[in-house]
Amino acid sequence: MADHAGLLSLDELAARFGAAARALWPQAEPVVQFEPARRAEFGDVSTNVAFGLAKAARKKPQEIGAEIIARALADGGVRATVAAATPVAGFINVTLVPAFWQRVVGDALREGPQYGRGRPTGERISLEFGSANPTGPLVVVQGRTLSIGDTLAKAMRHAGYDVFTEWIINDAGTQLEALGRSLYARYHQLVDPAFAFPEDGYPGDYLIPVAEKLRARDGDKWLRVAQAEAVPYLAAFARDEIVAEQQAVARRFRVEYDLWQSEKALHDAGAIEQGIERLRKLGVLYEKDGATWVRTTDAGDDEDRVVIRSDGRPTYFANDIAYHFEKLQRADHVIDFLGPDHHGYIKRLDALANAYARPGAFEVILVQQMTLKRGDETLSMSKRAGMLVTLQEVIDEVGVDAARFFFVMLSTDQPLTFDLELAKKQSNENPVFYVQYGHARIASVLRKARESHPAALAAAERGSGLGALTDPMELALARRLAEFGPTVEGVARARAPHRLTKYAREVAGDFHQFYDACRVLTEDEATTTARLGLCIATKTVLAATLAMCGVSAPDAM
RNA sequence: GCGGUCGUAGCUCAAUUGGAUAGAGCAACAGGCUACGAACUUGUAGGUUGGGGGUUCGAGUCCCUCCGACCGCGCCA
Repeated sequence: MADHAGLLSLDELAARFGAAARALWPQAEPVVQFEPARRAEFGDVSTNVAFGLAKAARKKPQEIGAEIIARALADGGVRATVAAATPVAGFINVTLVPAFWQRVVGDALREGPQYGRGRPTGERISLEFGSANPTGPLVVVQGRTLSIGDTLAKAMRHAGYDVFTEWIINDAGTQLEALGRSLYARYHQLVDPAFAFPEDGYPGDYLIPVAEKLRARDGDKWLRVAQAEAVPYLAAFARDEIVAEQQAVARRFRVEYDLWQSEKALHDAGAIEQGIERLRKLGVLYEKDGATWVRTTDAGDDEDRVVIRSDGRPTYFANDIAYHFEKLQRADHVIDFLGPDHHGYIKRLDALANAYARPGAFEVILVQQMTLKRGDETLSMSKRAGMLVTLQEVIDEVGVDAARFFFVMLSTDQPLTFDLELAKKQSNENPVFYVQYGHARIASVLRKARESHPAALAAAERGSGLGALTDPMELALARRLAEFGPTVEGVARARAPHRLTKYAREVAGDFHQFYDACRVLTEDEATTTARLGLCIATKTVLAATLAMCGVSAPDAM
């Protein structure tokens, strides 16, 4: 093990610089944060703290930077950690000693998949995403939300949050009745092809195998039962079949949930009435025109919303009230993924959070619309129209790896046009292969090392000999590995999973450059050991990043 | 009409939430393998960040206004 006596962590270093700044200008209460330098010529890390002090100090940021540096360098720990610190254009640019980056590699080797994990925040987060009506198969559009939600959940867990993922099965509405009538028709059509299909039914082929399964179980029984009587049973049967299929596809897409919540189950348990009663006691309900309203305008909504219709039936919003209160029981903070067509919901949820005296407890992440193309042709995605492109088809056509990487790659507020033609044809152009290739390349080197340099490989796995890492390419790669933790933390805090795919590409890019410039397996045992250590650490970080994205990390391809 | 989201290189997208000369990939052009995987790499070219105004040391980011795209505006779900 290298000797790291006196070497500070980046946080400690920032604290020392902050102390120096506070000693000079205590009334301004400056706080120093280091971020990776934008350009190599700016050193390793930099801080813009001097800009904030310019007014109070009545000096140019440049001079302030110089004074802070001089003061900070009086500290022995700072001197041991910093190779160079210079004020440039108001920024303080810092280059760290090689030992700092060697330690990063050692940390990654020692911690493995746990590398970069944040301390537990103690905050419980509920994350709901992907939820769909149980009236048909998952469609490609849901692939985007599934990918983004699952990746955010994994990143937040790694960053230290206590995350609970859920899916709401929308099985309490009138569409279940239409589903039941649709299955009734499909079932009859098995013996009478002329049997009329309901106009408002779900016309896709996917109900035919469901009908066959029902017939295999119950025989001709439902042929002799009137539709009105049969529909509730058939609807439940179809619901179960379709949800099971949705769960299977989600799992194939590598997305697991902690809870699949049936809305009907909430209904049956009386959650709606309890939810309304609760709001009534909180004083945010009132009666008008025979209906019951929630005062959502208090939270800035355009108008108040009805929860109980004048005929006594609850609205959809009433379901939401019940479910969101339920979620609030198991989480401190509740996040919903919604399409842009539901942005009007934000104010309503704000109103609920305010009523519960938990302002800000509900957060909505809007994922912008996705449109489908096949070449020049824009595809309709209406289930009613019956021409849907399922998520399963996309999995079959482009594969889970390419699809998930592609879906996570875009920021949530960027509308996405998914061209099936392009996705297939371009699969070799999808950056996911670039990243996976990096991982496979490392695996290949390690396989070779096992034969040619077994002693060096064993030493590298123990984290020995990293002191030999001094080449700029080696240090650049190590610096990138050090960004893993902060990147994941940023993904969690900013709800920006797309930064993970960007990071994965940067790690792979830095590795490819290192690999091009530095031969790993050499005659020099010390060099070989150090570089093998760097390779193993890189492989670990790449694998962890890809895992968060739901993408496999192959050892060969 | 009111409200929301968005507009960045030929194309697809970033920009660490107000910081340095706005960065990547693809496409284009010119180079690099008798050593660990060339699905790689080096370089060149490509921009009035939709237009205009404002706020300040500093704006792609914040405010106003116009243009354009998408989406909402039910006692539907």
